[in-house]
Amino acid sequence: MSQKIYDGKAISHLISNVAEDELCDLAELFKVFGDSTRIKILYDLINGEKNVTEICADLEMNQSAVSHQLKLLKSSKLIGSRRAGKQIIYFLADDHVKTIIAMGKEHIEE
Amino acid sequence: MSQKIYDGKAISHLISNVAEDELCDLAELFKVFGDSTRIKILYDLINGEKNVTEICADLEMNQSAVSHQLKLLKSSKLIGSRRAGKQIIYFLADDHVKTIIAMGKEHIEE
DNA sequence: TGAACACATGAATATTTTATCATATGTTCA
DNA sequence: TGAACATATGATAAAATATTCATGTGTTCA
Repeated sequence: MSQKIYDGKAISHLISNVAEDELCDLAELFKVFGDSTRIKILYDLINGEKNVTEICADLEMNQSAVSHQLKLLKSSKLIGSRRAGKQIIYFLADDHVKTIIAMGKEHIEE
Repeated sequence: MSQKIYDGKAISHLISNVAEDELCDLAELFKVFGDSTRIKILYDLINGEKNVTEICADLEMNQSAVSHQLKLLKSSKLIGSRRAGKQIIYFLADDHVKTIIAMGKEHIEE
């Protein structure tokens, strides 16, 4: 909103409104990764696409809970899906997911 | 727990218990980035260390809320602190924070 | 067509998380 | 020492989120 005078130069406020929106989007993105069910799903899909039943089996979780999280992951554009007969096949939307997870693992293992 | 036989090879369950713990740790890490207040603090500190009052001013948030989040960030080892007289100065613990944020930004801007 | 299967979804509940309020702790300096 | 300042913290209230349950929708196949 206002500006600060610092070292003789007018600099915009560190977190201007535009940056603030960007940071909120970032938080939204990380929030998606910040749930163990969702990250397990993402990790599960690294090995290739799977249908809902397979994912439920891998996570040992009930179908409804998994479907709800799949929906959230899809609306976040992290996964995509296609129908194959009775089944819906889910897959990672792009390589960013792998990169971000790898990044996090690296941090943890430091 | 059990193993699956796939393509003639015994492979451990995709999400074995050990991997499961690792994934939960990962979720914990991302959860920290997944809050707008915390990510604003982290972003604020990219420009250099700051005391609590400065951070509060930058975020336009009350001191108690900020302190609570600082505590969480510190317990997650993402920031460190030192005392300087009456003030406590906070700073990013390492470069991973910058990298992870950059990573996320890249994904968003795709 | 209708039964069986695979998945989605709305509502309710349970759980977790965040901000606020009041107050406590630690430091400086007159 | 004690007042003023900077920060931390416990408790509580408020908000957001996840899971469960019941049920709905879409597809296959006999």
